[in-house]
Amino acid sequence: MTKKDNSKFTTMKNIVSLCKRRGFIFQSSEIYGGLRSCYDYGPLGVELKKNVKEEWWKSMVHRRDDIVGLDCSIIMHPKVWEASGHLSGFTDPLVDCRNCKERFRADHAPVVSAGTEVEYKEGGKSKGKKITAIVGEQGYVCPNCGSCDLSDERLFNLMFRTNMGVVDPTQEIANRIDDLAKLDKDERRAELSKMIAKSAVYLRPETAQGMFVNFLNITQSSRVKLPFGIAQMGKSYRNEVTPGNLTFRTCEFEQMEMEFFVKPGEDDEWYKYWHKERYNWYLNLGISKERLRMRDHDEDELAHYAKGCADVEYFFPFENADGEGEWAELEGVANRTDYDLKKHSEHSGKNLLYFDQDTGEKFTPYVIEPAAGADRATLAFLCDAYCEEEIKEGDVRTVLKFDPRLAPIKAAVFPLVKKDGMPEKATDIHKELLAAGINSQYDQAGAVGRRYRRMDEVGTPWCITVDGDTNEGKGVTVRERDSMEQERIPVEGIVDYVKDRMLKTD
RNA sequence: GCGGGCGUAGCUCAAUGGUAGAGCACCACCUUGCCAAGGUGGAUGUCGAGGGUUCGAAUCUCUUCGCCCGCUCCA
Repeated sequence: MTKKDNSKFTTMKNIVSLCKRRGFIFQSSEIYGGLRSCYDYGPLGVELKKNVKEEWWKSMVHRRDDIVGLDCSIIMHPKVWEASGHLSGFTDPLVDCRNCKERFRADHAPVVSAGTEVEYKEGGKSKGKKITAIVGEQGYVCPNCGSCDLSDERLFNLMFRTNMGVVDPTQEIANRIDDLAKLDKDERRAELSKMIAKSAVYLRPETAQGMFVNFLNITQSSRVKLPFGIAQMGKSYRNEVTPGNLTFRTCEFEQMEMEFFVKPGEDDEWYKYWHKERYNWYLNLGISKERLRMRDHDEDELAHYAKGCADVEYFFPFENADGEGEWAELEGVANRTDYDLKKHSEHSGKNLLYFDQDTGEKFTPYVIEPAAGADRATLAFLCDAYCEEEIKEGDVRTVLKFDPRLAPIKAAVFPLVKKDGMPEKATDIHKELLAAGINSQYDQAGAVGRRYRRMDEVGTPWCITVDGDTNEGKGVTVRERDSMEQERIPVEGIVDYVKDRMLKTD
């Protein structure tokens, strides 16, 4: 039975329920009522995510000699965000429509010059009473209902701001509160911003800038030659307007990003290369082909600096209006051109050119960036692994068909029954697996069939059972998760058996 | 943030304003000799949180927090 056959059984509700029940993902601060958009990885979740990250690091850094690793601080110099455009670009004025309650971006609204008479329906409903009004100074109308009854434009900063230093900015604000009260609203806000900005720092909204600002350090310390890449995994933070779908969209999230520097002119070729490479990474780790696709961005969808961009998308079992699931982005592969290095060169005044020893040329490299979400990848592997299989009439088992490399627990050891020295023998084997660095679990509770099912539910690939023949030198049985078939192998060969099977990647 | 739906045991869900329940899961012992639902016993809830109405609130009401769906944004 393939995973695809079971897709109709999977809903996000089942995944969330399993995650909580078995300790993959919990809501943050749950005993206090939970915190919006924040989640904790439980004992099994942390193993799964760690395995995903490890596979990414191996494929990006350890198995290649043209990419080096990096781990930057989350808080960086505020000028980094000025240069990258995040400080301004993350600040979009939003407007609420008082008529239909829609919120929209002022710069995306239909332009209607002030003084023009417009008609729209009350409440934005087609049956609503007709209203005629004159457009005010704002010079645009609601994109949803056409109303000009709008709130002021308001700023929403999408970066997390905090302050560094022992003196809190509220002290200065308190000292100057009387002066501030005399100013008008805009002036007051500008003054306050100035006071806060003195000590303001930001949590990074992406890890990428760390690679760009360390470009010089790395070229000078690591003897790298074009084309080469810098890879980094780590937490990033964004005030998302609408988080949701478990760990898919959260304000705190972990990225796996790599900036690949190439000679201008060779960028298209490398873009295609990473396009393919990144798609295959997911497939190789067992994601169903039917639920994975590459989607090229339309021209108008591209960021202003990007020459090309494609998303690796997974068909998640999110419940939407159609009730059918939804294609959603796991990773973006973008050609960022020389935009970032040039911007940082301008703002820092440092020379970030690459000197080609062979040709004697100096130029700013182009950058191809595969930027993946570690939490999203983890969630995709979890959703894709989830199956409910009908073994026989009325007997359904829940099984997570993880690739063994990703499985949180690699092997479980059981005594067939709790007597005749079987628990002791099984414990010895379990300890031997642990000593070999294989994450193993021992279980003797209940019937053996139930123990197999328990392990199916958390995706353990192999269950090793000690039976009456084991002590007669006839070895143990190994039961394979997906096929449920068993084979008998010698006790001495168990560690090697598990190790061999884990290395098998196809 | 706005609109709609929802919050009861670990999970799925019951319970006319009148003593909080079931199934599964869990723990112990027995049984079990290779694929869940066998026997006996056991633990479990400030009914999401905080106010209000009432003799009495899981139930009515207000506020708040969280989740799901739509709008918007993105890895």
